[in-house]
Amino acid sequence: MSDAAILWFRQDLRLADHPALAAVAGRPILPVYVLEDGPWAPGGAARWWLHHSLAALGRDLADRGAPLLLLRGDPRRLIPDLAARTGATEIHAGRRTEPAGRRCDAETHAALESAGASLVLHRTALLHQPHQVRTGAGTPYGVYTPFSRNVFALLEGLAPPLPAPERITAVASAPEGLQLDALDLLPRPPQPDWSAGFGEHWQPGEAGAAARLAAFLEHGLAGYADRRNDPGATWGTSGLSPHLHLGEISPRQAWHAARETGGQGLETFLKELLWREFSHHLLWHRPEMPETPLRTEFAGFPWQPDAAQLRAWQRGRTGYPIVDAGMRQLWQTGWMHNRVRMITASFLVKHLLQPWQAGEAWFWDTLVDADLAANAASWQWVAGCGADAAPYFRIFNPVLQGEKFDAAGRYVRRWCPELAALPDRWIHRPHEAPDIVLRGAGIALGRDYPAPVVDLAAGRGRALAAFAAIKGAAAA
DNA sequence: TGAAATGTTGGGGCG
DNA sequence: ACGCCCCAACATTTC
Repeated sequence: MSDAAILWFRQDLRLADHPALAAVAGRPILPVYVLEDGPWAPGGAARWWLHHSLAALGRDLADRGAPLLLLRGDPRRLIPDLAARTGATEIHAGRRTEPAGRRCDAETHAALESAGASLVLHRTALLHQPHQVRTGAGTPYGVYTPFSRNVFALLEGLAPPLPAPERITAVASAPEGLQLDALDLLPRPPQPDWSAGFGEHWQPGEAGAAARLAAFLEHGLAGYADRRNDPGATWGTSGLSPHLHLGEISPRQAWHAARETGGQGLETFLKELLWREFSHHLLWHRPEMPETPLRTEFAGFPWQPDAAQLRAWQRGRTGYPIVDAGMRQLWQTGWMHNRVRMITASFLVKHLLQPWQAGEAWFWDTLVDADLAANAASWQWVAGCGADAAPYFRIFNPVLQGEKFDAAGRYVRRWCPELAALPDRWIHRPHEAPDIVLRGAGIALGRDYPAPVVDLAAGRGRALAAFAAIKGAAAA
Protein backbone atom coordinates (compact mmCIF):
# COMPACT_ATOMS: atom_id res chain seq x y z
CA MET A 1 0.00 0.00 0.00
CA SER A 2 1.25 3.43 -0.98
CA ASP A 3 1.09 6.53 1.21
CA ALA A 4 0.40 8.55 -1.90
CA ALA A 5 -2.61 10.86 -1.75
CA ILE A 6 -4.70 12.74 -4.25
CA LEU A 7 -5.37 16.41 -3.65
CA TRP A 8 -8.55 17.32 -5.47
CA PHE A 9 -8.75 21.09 -5.96
CA ARG A 10 -12.21 22.61 -6.27
CA GLN A 11 -13.03 26.13 -5.04
CA ASP A 12 -9.72 26.48 -3.22
CA LEU A 13 -7.24 27.22 -6.01
CA ARG A 14 -4.34 28.23 -3.79
CA LEU A 15 -1.39 26.79 -1.92
CA ALA A 16 -1.39 28.98 1.21
CA ASP A 17 -3.84 28.31 4.03
CA HIS A 18 -5.07 25.13 2.39
CA PRO A 19 -6.09 22.61 5.08
CA ALA A 20 -6.47 19.75 2.62
CA LEU A 21 -2.99 20.37 1.25
CA ALA A 22 -1.61 20.65 4.78
CA ALA A 23 -3.24 17.34 5.67
CA VAL A 24 -1.09 15.50 3.13
CA ALA A 25 2.14 17.38 3.86
CA GLY A 26 5.23 15.26 3.33
CA ARG A 27 3.44 12.60 1.32
CA PRO A 28 3.68 12.13 -2.43
CA ILE A 29 0.59 13.72 -3.91
CA LEU A 30 -1.24 14.00 -7.18
CA PRO A 31 -2.95 17.39 -7.50
CA VAL A 32 -5.97 17.24 -9.76
CA TYR A 33 -8.75 19.52 -10.96
CA VAL A 34 -11.84 18.15 -12.68
CA LEU A 35 -13.90 20.28 -15.04
CA GLU A 36 -17.45 19.15 -14.39
CA ASP A 37 -20.57 19.67 -16.43
CA GLY A 38 -23.98 20.26 -14.95
CA PRO A 39 -26.84 22.70 -14.65
CA TRP A 40 -24.77 25.26 -12.71
CA ALA A 41 -21.45 24.79 -14.47
CA PRO A 42 -19.50 28.08 -14.53
CA GLY A 43 -20.94 30.78 -16.81
CA GLY A 44 -19.04 32.65 -19.49
CA ALA A 45 -17.30 35.27 -17.36
CA ALA A 46 -16.49 32.74 -14.65
CA ARG A 47 -14.93 30.46 -17.27
CA TRP A 48 -12.62 33.29 -18.30
CA TRP A 49 -11.52 33.64 -14.69
CA LEU A 50 -11.23 29.88 -14.11
CA HIS A 51 -9.07 29.52 -17.20
CA HIS A 52 -6.51 32.00 -15.88
CA SER A 53 -6.78 30.81 -12.30
CA LEU A 54 -6.08 27.19 -13.25
CA ALA A 55 -3.16 28.27 -15.39
CA ALA A 56 -1.74 30.20 -12.43
CA LEU A 57 -2.26 27.30 -10.04
CA GLY A 58 -0.68 24.95 -12.58
CA ARG A 59 2.42 27.15 -12.73
CA ASP A 60 2.66 27.41 -8.94
CA LEU A 61 2.29 23.66 -8.49
CA ALA A 62 4.81 22.86 -11.23
CA ASP A 63 7.28 25.26 -9.59
CA ARG A 64 6.97 23.30 -6.37
CA GLY A 65 7.42 19.94 -8.00
CA ALA A 66 3.94 18.52 -8.50
CA PRO A 67 2.26 19.44 -11.80
CA LEU A 68 -1.53 19.83 -11.80
CA LEU A 69 -3.50 17.16 -13.59
CA LEU A 70 -6.46 18.62 -15.40
CA LEU A 71 -9.36 16.36 -16.31
CA ARG A 72 -12.79 16.87 -17.80
CA GLY A 73 -15.74 14.66 -17.02
CA ASP A 74 -17.54 12.93 -14.20
CA PRO A 75 -15.55 12.80 -10.94
CA ARG A 76 -17.53 9.81 -9.71
CA ARG A 77 -15.73 7.80 -12.37
CA LEU A 78 -12.51 9.80 -12.81
CA ILE A 79 -11.47 10.06 -9.16
CA PRO A 80 -11.80 6.35 -8.26
CA ASP A 81 -9.99 5.57 -11.50
CA LEU A 82 -7.13 7.90 -10.53
CA ALA A 83 -6.98 6.36 -7.07
CA ALA A 84 -6.60 2.92 -8.58
CA ARG A 85 -3.89 4.05 -11.00
CA THR A 86 -1.82 5.82 -8.33
CA GLY A 87 -2.50 3.46 -5.44
CA ALA A 88 -3.77 6.39 -3.37
CA THR A 89 -6.23 5.45 -0.64
CA GLU A 90 -6.99 8.97 0.50
CA ILE A 91 -8.41 11.73 -1.63
CA HIS A 92 -8.34 15.07 0.17
CA ALA A 93 -10.52 18.01 -0.86
CA GLY A 94 -12.44 21.01 0.41
CA ARG A 95 -16.05 20.65 1.41
CA ARG A 96 -18.59 22.03 -1.07
CA THR A 97 -21.97 23.60 -0.36
CA GLU A 98 -23.51 23.36 -3.84
CA PRO A 99 -26.17 20.63 -4.02
CA ALA A 100 -24.71 18.99 -7.14
CA GLY A 101 -21.23 19.06 -5.67
CA ARG A 102 -22.38 17.52 -2.41
CA ARG A 103 -24.22 14.78 -4.25
CA CYS A 104 -21.18 14.17 -6.43
CA ASP A 105 -18.89 13.98 -3.39
CA ALA A 106 -21.15 11.56 -1.57
CA GLU A 107 -21.31 9.27 -4.58
CA THR A 108 -17.58 9.57 -5.25
CA HIS A 109 -16.91 8.67 -1.64
CA ALA A 110 -19.17 5.64 -1.91
CA ALA A 111 -17.39 4.49 -5.08
CA LEU A 112 -14.01 4.95 -3.40
CA GLU A 113 -15.05 3.08 -0.28
CA SER A 114 -15.96 -0.02 -2.22
CA ALA A 115 -12.34 0.04 -3.44
CA GLY A 116 -10.89 0.55 0.02
CA ALA A 117 -10.25 4.29 -0.35
CA SER A 118 -12.00 7.40 0.96
CA LEU A 119 -12.74 11.03 0.22
CA VAL A 120 -11.62 13.23 3.14
CA LEU A 121 -13.21 16.68 3.26
CA HIS A 122 -11.71 19.80 4.86
CA ARG A 123 -12.92 23.32 5.57
CA THR A 124 -11.16 25.28 2.82
CA ALA A 125 -13.78 27.70 1.51
CA LEU A 126 -15.71 28.96 4.53
CA LEU A 127 -15.13 30.33 8.00
CA HIS A 128 -18.00 28.39 9.54
CA GLN A 129 -19.25 24.87 9.02
CA PRO A 130 -22.83 24.93 7.71
CA HIS A 131 -23.54 21.45 9.01
CA GLN A 132 -22.46 22.33 12.54
CA VAL A 133 -23.67 25.88 13.22
CA ARG A 134 -27.22 25.91 14.60
CA THR A 135 -29.60 28.22 16.44
CA GLY A 136 -30.35 27.66 20.11
CA ALA A 137 -33.39 25.70 18.98
CA GLY A 138 -31.20 23.39 16.94
CA THR A 139 -32.43 24.61 13.57
CA PRO A 140 -30.43 26.20 10.74
CA TYR A 141 -30.33 30.00 10.70
CA GLY A 142 -32.74 31.84 8.47
CA VAL A 143 -31.98 35.41 9.59
CA TYR A 144 -28.66 37.14 9.11
CA THR A 145 -28.28 39.09 12.34
CA PRO A 146 -28.46 36.22 14.85
CA PHE A 147 -26.38 34.11 12.48
CA SER A 148 -23.63 36.71 12.34
CA ARG A 149 -23.67 37.21 16.11
CA ASN A 150 -23.20 33.49 16.70
CA VAL A 151 -20.51 33.08 14.05
CA PHE A 152 -18.67 36.20 15.21
CA ALA A 153 -18.40 34.63 18.65
CA LEU A 154 -17.27 31.29 17.22
CA LEU A 155 -14.58 33.01 15.20
CA GLU A 156 -12.89 34.46 18.25
CA GLY A 157 -11.02 31.18 18.35
CA LEU A 158 -10.25 31.07 14.61
CA ALA A 159 -6.84 29.51 14.00
CA PRO A 160 -4.29 31.53 12.04
CA PRO A 161 -3.78 30.82 8.32
CA LEU A 162 -1.44 28.02 7.29
CA PRO A 163 1.71 28.73 5.29
CA ALA A 164 2.11 27.47 1.73
CA PRO A 165 4.35 24.40 1.44
CA GLU A 166 7.73 25.17 -0.10
CA ARG A 167 7.98 21.84 -1.90
CA ILE A 168 5.45 19.26 -2.90
CA THR A 169 6.45 15.73 -3.83
CA ALA A 170 4.65 14.34 -6.83
CA VAL A 171 3.47 10.75 -6.93
CA ALA A 172 5.86 8.48 -8.82
CA SER A 173 3.37 7.34 -11.42
CA ALA A 174 1.69 10.65 -12.14
CA PRO A 175 -0.26 10.89 -15.37
CA GLU A 176 0.82 13.72 -17.62
CA GLY A 177 0.08 17.06 -15.92
CA LEU A 178 -1.24 20.33 -17.13
CA GLN A 179 1.20 21.66 -19.72
CA LEU A 180 1.15 25.36 -20.40
CA ASP A 181 1.46 24.62 -24.12
CA ALA A 182 -1.47 22.23 -23.97
CA LEU A 183 -4.18 24.35 -22.45
CA ASP A 184 -6.95 23.09 -24.69
CA LEU A 185 -8.67 21.44 -21.74
CA LEU A 186 -8.97 24.74 -19.92
CA PRO A 187 -12.39 26.37 -19.91
CA ARG A 188 -13.09 28.23 -23.11
CA PRO A 189 -13.94 31.89 -23.25
CA PRO A 190 -17.61 32.58 -23.88
CA GLN A 191 -18.97 32.81 -27.42
CA PRO A 192 -19.20 35.52 -28.53
CA ASP A 193 -16.21 36.49 -26.44
CA TRP A 194 -17.03 39.61 -24.47
CA SER A 195 -14.33 38.86 -21.90
CA ALA A 196 -11.45 40.32 -23.92
CA GLY A 197 -11.20 43.42 -21.74
CA PHE A 198 -11.42 41.69 -18.36
CA GLY A 199 -7.65 41.44 -18.07
CA GLU A 200 -7.41 45.22 -17.67
CA HIS A 201 -9.34 44.97 -14.41
CA TRP A 202 -8.30 41.69 -12.85
CA GLN A 203 -5.37 39.43 -12.10
CA PRO A 204 -6.75 35.93 -11.48
CA GLY A 205 -4.70 33.57 -9.37
CA GLU A 206 -3.29 33.37 -5.88
CA ALA A 207 -0.67 36.08 -6.41
CA GLY A 208 -3.29 38.45 -7.81
CA ALA A 209 -5.55 37.74 -4.86
CA ALA A 210 -2.80 38.47 -2.34
CA ALA A 211 -1.93 41.71 -4.12
CA ARG A 212 -5.57 42.74 -4.14
CA LEU A 213 -5.98 42.10 -0.43
CA ALA A 214 -2.80 44.00 0.42
CA ALA A 215 -3.87 46.98 -1.68
CA PHE A 216 -7.34 47.01 -0.13
CA LEU A 217 -5.95 46.89 3.39
CA GLU A 218 -3.64 49.78 2.57
CA HIS A 219 -6.05 52.00 0.64
CA GLY A 220 -9.60 50.82 1.31
CA LEU A 221 -10.22 49.34 4.73
CA ALA A 222 -9.99 52.53 6.79
CA GLY A 223 -12.69 54.26 4.75
CA TYR A 224 -14.71 51.13 4.00
CA ALA A 225 -17.73 51.91 6.18
CA ASP A 226 -18.23 55.25 4.43
CA ARG A 227 -17.11 54.48 0.90
CA ARG A 228 -18.48 50.99 0.27
CA ASN A 229 -21.80 52.41 -0.89
CA ASP A 230 -20.24 54.89 -3.31
CA PRO A 231 -19.97 53.03 -6.60
CA GLY A 232 -17.73 55.72 -8.10
CA ALA A 233 -15.18 55.62 -5.28
CA THR A 234 -11.69 54.37 -6.06
CA TRP A 235 -11.04 52.02 -3.15
CA GLY A 236 -14.62 51.73 -1.99
CA THR A 237 -14.77 47.94 -2.06
CA SER A 238 -12.22 45.18 -1.68
CA GLY A 239 -12.71 43.62 -5.12
CA LEU A 240 -11.97 40.26 -3.50
CA SER A 241 -15.21 38.50 -4.51
CA PRO A 242 -13.90 36.57 -7.54
CA HIS A 243 -10.73 35.63 -5.70
CA LEU A 244 -12.76 34.38 -2.74
CA HIS A 245 -15.17 32.53 -4.99
CA LEU A 246 -12.47 30.29 -6.42
CA GLY A 247 -10.55 30.23 -3.18
CA GLU A 248 -7.45 31.94 -4.52
CA ILE A 249 -7.49 33.48 -1.10
CA SER A 250 -9.22 31.97 1.91
CA PRO A 251 -11.77 33.92 3.93
CA ARG A 252 -9.59 33.07 6.93
CA GLN A 253 -6.63 34.91 5.37
CA ALA A 254 -8.82 37.94 4.66
CA TRP A 255 -10.35 37.78 8.15
CA HIS A 256 -7.04 37.70 9.96
CA ALA A 257 -5.30 40.22 7.74
CA ALA A 258 -8.13 42.70 8.14
CA ARG A 259 -8.16 42.30 11.91
CA GLU A 260 -4.41 42.85 12.04
CA THR A 261 -4.81 46.03 10.02
CA GLY A 262 -7.78 47.15 12.13
CA GLY A 263 -9.35 50.59 12.03
CA GLN A 264 -12.65 52.22 11.18
CA GLY A 265 -13.94 49.98 8.41
CA LEU A 266 -13.02 46.66 10.02
CA GLU A 267 -16.38 45.66 11.49
CA THR A 268 -18.20 46.50 8.28
CA PHE A 269 -15.78 44.46 6.21
CA LEU A 270 -15.98 41.44 8.51
CA LYS A 271 -19.76 41.60 8.32
CA GLU A 272 -19.57 41.42 4.54
CA LEU A 273 -17.43 38.29 4.82
CA LEU A 274 -20.16 36.87 7.05
CA TRP A 275 -22.84 37.64 4.45
CA ARG A 276 -20.91 35.26 2.22
CA GLU A 277 -20.97 32.67 4.99
CA PHE A 278 -24.70 33.21 5.51
CA SER A 279 -25.44 32.59 1.83
CA HIS A 280 -23.60 29.29 1.94
CA HIS A 281 -25.34 28.40 5.18
CA LEU A 282 -28.69 28.97 3.49
CA LEU A 283 -27.74 26.95 0.41
CA TRP A 284 -26.50 24.06 2.55
CA HIS A 285 -29.83 23.83 4.35
CA ARG A 286 -32.06 24.89 1.46
CA PRO A 287 -30.54 23.24 -1.62
CA GLU A 288 -33.53 24.27 -3.73
CA MET A 289 -32.61 27.95 -3.27
CA PRO A 290 -31.13 28.55 -6.78
CA GLU A 291 -34.37 27.53 -8.49
CA THR A 292 -37.23 27.86 -6.04
CA PRO A 293 -38.49 30.75 -3.88
CA LEU A 294 -37.88 30.02 -0.20
CA ARG A 295 -41.22 31.62 0.66
CA THR A 296 -43.78 29.27 -0.78
CA GLU A 297 -46.40 31.93 -1.49
CA PHE A 298 -44.14 33.24 -4.25
CA ALA A 299 -44.71 30.09 -6.29
CA GLY A 300 -47.78 31.78 -7.75
CA PHE A 301 -46.30 35.24 -8.24
CA PRO A 302 -47.62 36.85 -11.45
CA TRP A 303 -44.34 37.61 -13.17
CA GLN A 304 -44.61 39.02 -16.67
CA PRO A 305 -41.72 37.57 -18.68
CA ASP A 306 -40.87 39.86 -21.59
CA ALA A 307 -37.86 39.22 -23.80
CA ALA A 308 -37.53 42.84 -24.92
CA GLN A 309 -37.62 44.23 -21.39
CA LEU A 310 -35.11 41.65 -20.21
CA ARG A 311 -32.87 42.45 -23.15
CA ALA A 312 -32.97 46.19 -22.44
CA TRP A 313 -31.91 45.49 -18.86
CA GLN A 314 -29.15 43.09 -19.85
CA ARG A 315 -27.61 45.51 -22.29
CA GLY A 316 -27.89 48.59 -20.12
CA ARG A 317 -30.53 50.33 -22.22
CA THR A 318 -33.35 50.96 -19.75
CA GLY A 319 -33.19 54.74 -19.82
CA TYR A 320 -32.29 54.92 -16.11
CA PRO A 321 -28.62 55.89 -15.84
CA ILE A 322 -27.65 54.12 -12.60
CA VAL A 323 -29.20 50.88 -13.89
CA ASP A 324 -27.59 51.18 -17.30
CA ALA A 325 -24.20 52.11 -15.83
CA GLY A 326 -24.30 49.02 -13.63
CA MET A 327 -25.26 46.64 -16.40
CA ARG A 328 -22.54 48.05 -18.65
CA GLN A 329 -19.92 47.82 -15.91
CA LEU A 330 -20.95 44.18 -15.55
CA TRP A 331 -20.67 43.51 -19.25
CA GLN A 332 -17.34 45.27 -19.67
CA THR A 333 -15.54 44.14 -16.52
CA GLY A 334 -17.36 41.01 -15.32
CA TRP A 335 -18.19 42.72 -12.04
CA MET A 336 -20.69 45.21 -10.62
CA HIS A 337 -20.60 47.29 -7.48
CA ASN A 338 -22.72 45.81 -4.70
CA ARG A 339 -24.99 48.81 -4.21
CA VAL A 340 -25.67 48.85 -7.94
CA ARG A 341 -26.37 45.12 -7.97
CA MET A 342 -29.20 45.79 -5.56
CA ILE A 343 -30.53 48.69 -7.63
CA THR A 344 -30.39 46.85 -10.96
CA ALA A 345 -31.85 43.68 -9.45
CA SER A 346 -34.70 45.55 -7.81
CA PHE A 347 -35.44 47.35 -11.07
CA LEU A 348 -35.63 44.10 -13.04
CA VAL A 349 -37.75 42.25 -10.53
CA LYS A 350 -40.05 45.05 -9.43
CA HIS A 351 -40.30 47.78 -12.05
CA LEU A 352 -40.03 45.34 -14.96
CA LEU A 353 -41.73 42.41 -13.19
CA GLN A 354 -39.29 39.91 -14.68
CA PRO A 355 -38.78 36.65 -12.72
CA TRP A 356 -35.78 36.84 -10.43
CA GLN A 357 -34.45 33.62 -11.96
CA ALA A 358 -33.92 35.51 -15.26
CA GLY A 359 -31.71 38.03 -13.48
CA GLU A 360 -29.97 35.29 -11.55
CA ALA A 361 -29.18 33.49 -14.82
CA TRP A 362 -27.77 36.65 -16.41
CA PHE A 363 -25.57 37.41 -13.42
CA TRP A 364 -24.49 33.76 -13.39
CA ASP A 365 -23.27 34.09 -16.96
CA THR A 366 -21.68 37.54 -16.73
CA LEU A 367 -20.17 37.87 -13.24
CA VAL A 368 -16.60 36.73 -12.78
CA ASP A 369 -17.45 36.20 -9.10
CA ALA A 370 -20.67 34.27 -9.85
CA ASP A 371 -21.25 32.12 -6.78
CA LEU A 372 -24.25 29.83 -6.60
CA ALA A 373 -24.99 30.51 -2.95
CA ALA A 374 -24.45 34.27 -2.95
CA ASN A 375 -26.18 34.80 -6.29
CA ALA A 376 -29.27 32.81 -5.39
CA ALA A 377 -29.54 34.19 -1.85
CA SER A 378 -29.14 37.77 -3.05
CA TRP A 379 -31.71 37.52 -5.84
CA GLN A 380 -34.19 35.97 -3.46
CA TRP A 381 -33.45 38.71 -0.96
CA VAL A 382 -34.13 41.42 -3.53
CA ALA A 383 -37.24 39.72 -4.88
CA GLY A 384 -38.66 39.44 -1.38
CA CYS A 385 -38.99 35.65 -1.47
CA GLY A 386 -35.84 34.82 0.52
CA ALA A 387 -35.73 33.60 4.09
CA ASP A 388 -34.48 36.92 5.45
CA ALA A 389 -35.73 39.00 2.55
CA ALA A 390 -36.49 42.67 2.20
CA PRO A 391 -40.25 43.21 2.30
CA TYR A 392 -41.62 43.14 -1.21
CA PHE A 393 -42.90 46.69 -0.99
CA ARG A 394 -39.38 47.98 -0.42
CA ILE A 395 -38.85 49.19 -3.96
CA PHE A 396 -35.69 51.05 -4.93
CA ASN A 397 -36.30 54.15 -7.01
CA PRO A 398 -33.30 54.15 -9.41
CA VAL A 399 -33.36 57.95 -9.73
CA LEU A 400 -33.33 58.56 -5.98
CA GLN A 401 -30.79 55.79 -5.36
CA GLY A 402 -28.56 57.31 -8.02
CA GLU A 403 -28.84 60.78 -6.50
CA LYS A 404 -28.22 59.40 -3.03
CA PHE A 405 -25.22 57.19 -3.75
CA ASP A 406 -23.75 58.73 -6.90
CA ALA A 407 -24.58 62.37 -6.28
CA ALA A 408 -21.75 63.73 -8.40
CA GLY A 409 -22.54 61.27 -11.20
CA ARG A 410 -19.00 59.91 -11.30
CA TYR A 411 -20.15 56.33 -11.72
CA VAL A 412 -22.81 57.09 -14.33
CA ARG A 413 -20.49 59.28 -16.39
CA ARG A 414 -17.85 56.57 -16.44
CA TRP A 415 -20.10 53.79 -17.75
CA CYS A 416 -22.60 55.89 -19.70
CA PRO A 417 -20.22 58.33 -21.37
CA GLU A 418 -22.94 59.60 -23.71
CA LEU A 419 -24.44 61.33 -20.64
CA ALA A 420 -21.18 62.86 -19.48
CA ALA A 421 -22.06 66.44 -20.44
CA LEU A 422 -25.32 66.49 -18.48
CA PRO A 423 -25.16 68.66 -15.35
CA ASP A 424 -25.38 66.89 -11.98
CA ARG A 425 -28.92 68.15 -11.58
CA TRP A 426 -30.08 65.91 -14.45
CA ILE A 427 -27.47 63.14 -14.61
CA HIS A 428 -29.80 60.60 -12.98
CA ARG A 429 -32.97 61.80 -14.70
CA PRO A 430 -32.24 62.64 -18.33
CA HIS A 431 -35.85 61.82 -19.26
CA GLU A 432 -36.98 64.79 -17.16
CA ALA A 433 -34.34 67.21 -18.34
CA PRO A 434 -35.57 70.29 -20.26
CA ASP A 435 -34.96 70.16 -23.99
CA ILE A 436 -32.47 72.97 -23.82
CA VAL A 437 -30.38 71.06 -21.27
CA LEU A 438 -30.43 67.92 -23.39
CA ARG A 439 -29.48 69.85 -26.51
CA GLY A 440 -26.67 71.54 -24.62
CA ALA A 441 -25.35 68.14 -23.59
CA GLY A 442 -25.62 66.83 -27.14
CA ILE A 443 -28.22 64.23 -26.26
CA ALA A 444 -31.34 63.28 -28.15
CA LEU A 445 -33.37 60.82 -26.11
CA GLY A 446 -34.13 57.71 -28.10
CA ARG A 447 -31.12 58.30 -30.32
CA ASP A 448 -28.06 58.86 -28.10
CA TYR A 449 -29.58 57.47 -24.93
CA PRO A 450 -32.75 55.38 -24.51
CA ALA A 451 -36.04 56.79 -23.32
CA PRO A 452 -37.22 55.00 -20.15
CA VAL A 453 -38.49 51.46 -20.77
CA VAL A 454 -41.01 51.87 -17.97
CA ASP A 455 -42.56 54.74 -16.03
CA LEU A 456 -41.34 54.47 -12.44
CA ALA A 457 -44.66 55.23 -10.80
CA ALA A 458 -46.52 52.83 -13.11
CA GLY A 459 -43.93 50.10 -12.58
CA ARG A 460 -44.08 50.54 -8.84
CA GLY A 461 -47.86 50.39 -8.85
CA ARG A 462 -47.84 47.23 -10.97
CA ALA A 463 -45.32 45.58 -8.63
CA LEU A 464 -47.36 46.40 -5.54
CA ALA A 465 -50.49 45.03 -7.20
CA ALA A 466 -48.65 41.83 -8.10
CA PHE A 467 -47.50 41.49 -4.52
CA ALA A 468 -51.00 42.05 -3.22
CA ALA A 469 -52.19 39.25 -5.51
CA ILE A 470 -50.13 36.61 -3.69
CA LYS A 471 -50.51 38.02 -0.21
CA GLY A 472 -52.04 35.45 2.06
CA ALA A 473 -51.77 32.78 -0.60
CA ALA A 474 -49.41 30.73 1.58
CA ALA A 475 -52.21 29.07 3.46
CA ALA A 476 -54.07 28.10 0.30
C1' DT B 1 -29.44 47.48 2.88
C1' DG B 2 -37.00 52.46 0.75
C1' DA B 3 -40.36 55.40 -1.21
C1' DA B 4 -44.53 57.79 -1.30
C1' DA B 5 -48.51 59.41 1.02
C1' DT B 6 -50.24 61.52 4.84
C1' DG B 7 -50.01 64.10 9.13
C1' DT B 8 -48.03 67.73 12.15
C1' DT B 9 -45.68 71.83 13.30
C1' DG B 10 -44.09 76.43 13.14
C1' DG B 11 -42.36 80.60 10.82
C1' DG B 12 -43.63 84.31 8.01
C1' DG B 13 -46.52 87.03 4.71
C1' DC B 14 -50.61 89.35 4.61
C1' DG B 15 -55.10 91.54 5.36
C1' DA C 1 -51.97 92.48 17.44
C1' DC C 2 -54.36 88.86 15.50
C1' DG C 3 -56.15 85.22 12.58
C1' DC C 4 -55.59 83.06 8.37
C1' DC C 5 -53.16 80.80 4.84
C1' DC C 6 -49.17 78.86 2.69
C1' DC C 7 -45.68 75.76 2.75
C1' DA C 8 -41.21 74.06 4.13
C1' DA C 9 -39.46 70.80 7.32
C1' DC C 10 -39.95 67.03 9.81
C1' DA C 11 -42.48 62.85 11.59
C1' DT C 12 -45.54 59.00 10.92
C1' DT C 13 -48.03 55.55 8.25
C1' DT C 14 -48.74 52.96 4.45
C1' DC C 15 -47.48 50.37 0.54
